[in-house]
Amino acid sequence: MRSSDLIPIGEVAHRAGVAPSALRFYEKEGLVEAQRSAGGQRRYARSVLRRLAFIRAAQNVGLSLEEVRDALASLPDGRTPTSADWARLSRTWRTRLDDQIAGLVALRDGLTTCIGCGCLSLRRCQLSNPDDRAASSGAGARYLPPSLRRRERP
Amino acid sequence: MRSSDLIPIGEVAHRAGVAPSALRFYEKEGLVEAQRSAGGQRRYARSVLRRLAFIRAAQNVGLSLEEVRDALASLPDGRTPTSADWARLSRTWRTRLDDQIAGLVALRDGLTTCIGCGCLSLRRCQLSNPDDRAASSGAGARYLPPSLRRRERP
DNA sequence: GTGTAAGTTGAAGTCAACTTCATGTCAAGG
DNA sequence: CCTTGACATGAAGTTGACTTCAACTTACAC
Repeated sequence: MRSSDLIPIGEVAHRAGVAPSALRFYEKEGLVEAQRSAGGQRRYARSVLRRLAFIRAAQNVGLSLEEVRDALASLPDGRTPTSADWARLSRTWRTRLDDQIAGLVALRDGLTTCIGCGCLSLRRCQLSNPDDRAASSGAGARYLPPSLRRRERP
Repeated sequence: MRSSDLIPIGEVAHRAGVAPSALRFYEKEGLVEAQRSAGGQRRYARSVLRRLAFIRAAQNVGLSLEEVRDALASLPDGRTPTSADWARLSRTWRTRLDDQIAGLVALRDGLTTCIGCGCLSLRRCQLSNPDDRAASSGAGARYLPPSLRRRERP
């Protein structure tokens, strides 16, 4: 092989579609590893590309990096997922996606109802239902996610 | 009426399902207003409850507070929405929800495919598609939202 | 009149996932 | 050998939506 099989950070970044700074960050967070060149520069094995794709996929499903780390750690011997591992994780993610979709659909349908009835009071409005998050938890930004908000009053 | 019609922050917070600190924050951000008692404490008109419900609804649809502010400002004379205004905004939100749902469904279906083919390379995996966000934009937290991630390569 | 719950303010902290910056080192072509 | 571009590091900044804190002040029931 022409190129020695160990890829410098810039190329990995480019091929994986992430910034080099993100790669350093992931390393610090224990999500990926890298060897070093004689001079101390990062050199990645090709397998890191797959791992990065995995990370991205998980993020697309709405997982946090912490959850991704757990998922990766849950793999038998800490390697990149095998076909079976992938299938198992996929099943989990599918459930998650199903839930998220169901939540949004409920919201949308509630919206339709609202349009129909012109309900402005929103007291029992599907879109608004209060009394749940008063003591939600913690600070930080918060759009939909964890997991698409909108608790059903459990 | 027994209670003077002007509600203190604690009660508004409780009834709206948000923390008092959030109400102060919203005020600072120009999302809600309050009168003051002789001693300088906030006293809210009942209509603020509706406004807060509106804000919560918008957030559930995935709008940022800035967008909410714009939406509220876009109302004819800066009041709480009338039935017609509500309908108009609802239409916008519905579109947004439709998009979000479509995105998640695409993701889920891609997942199913992956389970079937056991595609570990993820090169063309629906869940992973790289080469889009390399130069995404800015810092800050980032789960799914704006608007459920996962650009389709426009 | 007094105790206490509830309210006030401005500044600073939090969380996630990175990015940006300053300062300095490495690698490779010419 | 030298220049240029990629890389390294640690600290600090960014974004959004709030929360927490310290130090007081009000409101109201008894």
